Amino acid sequence: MTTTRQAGTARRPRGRHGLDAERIAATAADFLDRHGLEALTMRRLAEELGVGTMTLYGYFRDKDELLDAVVERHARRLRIPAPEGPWRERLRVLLHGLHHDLARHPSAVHLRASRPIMSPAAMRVGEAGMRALRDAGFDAAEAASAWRALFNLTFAFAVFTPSTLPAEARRGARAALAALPADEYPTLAETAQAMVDALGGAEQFENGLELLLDGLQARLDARGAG
Amino acid sequence: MTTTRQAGTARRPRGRHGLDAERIAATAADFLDRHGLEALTMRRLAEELGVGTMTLYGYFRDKDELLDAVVERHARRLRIPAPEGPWRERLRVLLHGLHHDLARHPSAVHLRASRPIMSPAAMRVGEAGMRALRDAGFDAAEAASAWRALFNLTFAFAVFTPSTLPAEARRGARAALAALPADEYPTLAETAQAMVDALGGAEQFENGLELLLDGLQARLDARGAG
DNA sequence: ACCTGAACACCGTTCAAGT
DNA sequence: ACCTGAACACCGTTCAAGT
Repeated sequence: MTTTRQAGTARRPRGRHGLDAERIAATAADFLDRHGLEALTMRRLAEELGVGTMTLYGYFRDKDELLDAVVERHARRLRIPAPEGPWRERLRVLLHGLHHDLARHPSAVHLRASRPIMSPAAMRVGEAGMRALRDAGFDAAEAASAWRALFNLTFAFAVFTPSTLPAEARRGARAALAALPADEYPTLAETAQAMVDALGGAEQFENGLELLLDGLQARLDARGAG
Repeated sequence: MTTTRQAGTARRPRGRHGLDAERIAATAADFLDRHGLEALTMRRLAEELGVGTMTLYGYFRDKDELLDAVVERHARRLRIPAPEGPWRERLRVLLHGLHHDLARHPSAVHLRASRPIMSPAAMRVGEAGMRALRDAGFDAAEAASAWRALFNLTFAFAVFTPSTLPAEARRGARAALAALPADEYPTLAETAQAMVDALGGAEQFENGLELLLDGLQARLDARGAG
């Protein structure tokens, strides 16, 4: 293609089959939710759309650009709640919403682990989070650092501590803990049930987030006292 | 070194070329550190070892099992510091060590994002962390939940907030922030420099961890007061 | 007991051609 | 302007054979 476009941006013709970069990205996103990252190939996606494989390359330079579009689409669809109430409540609502969304699209989270995303759409959640932190009284550097921690924690729970843990994973964890020699792992032997319980569930994220918010509150309190 | 192995564990013959599951895993780990996850193929790894591709299948059932062995090797090599000082200092040292190790092997972190690891070697860090939390006064459920948060935060910083951020990434982030319309993103416009600064650096993890530890301390304080 | 090349069923992508 | 099959350079892995 000789006509150059903004890097990474997909062209948007409307094709013979009613095809369209957005429709391709939507189908890919749906496919990822249903079958996971490893299952998504250009050939299978084309088949899903009822077109030839190479048709996709009329809309995206390569697979990477298509995956970028899927991630960008998720960012664009994330609803940012209107800022209401005190800073802590605003962060709570904002990050619970983000976590809920990430938890429903694990493949997209894995994609984002290897491709930082800095589009305007992706920045909306950052704008809202930073606003709440600034209003709480943190300066720019403190707020930016706190936001990194809040954001990272939310992603990590989406990746490592799924809201709905498969019963089989829970069973496996129980077995693995039971197999540990109790003399070398006395604490885990004693807390095995609690460890298994903490392996998944939405309340785990909730609890982690509250800890972080408590830490932020403590900073504000210390400042007021000092 | 354990003698009994559970299902899915590699056989350990010593081959003609001085080959050995451990040596293959070590070479794979090194290859990952140098070239990244996408570059590692069975063919290239075999070539690196100076053997035929199919030789690897004498030591591992498939590529997945080989990758499991790489992750397991990293877990085994992690040094757990001896418990010294108050609970907070113990968690600090333990998790800084973990973070430092993860940050040096980003490919292994990405691997762990898709394969939960519950081997005895991997549990050593959990045992140490849970011991510190129990000693601090948390009950089993509180400690397990706090450990999830601490562990997740540490992994997330290793994935999303690299200790040494490439200058190019920083430049890209600066440009992306500068391109945002200031009327829609007033807070990010005002804090752009701080946002860029917070994108990487070991002090970011440090700060996030301290926030979480502050949150835990606040819980203990509240209990003492109540 | 250990190692291996050939072959198979896949990939992503280039190219030249079809409408 | 849009779409596509054939072909190429890769994959992981099965199989049958080599030492």
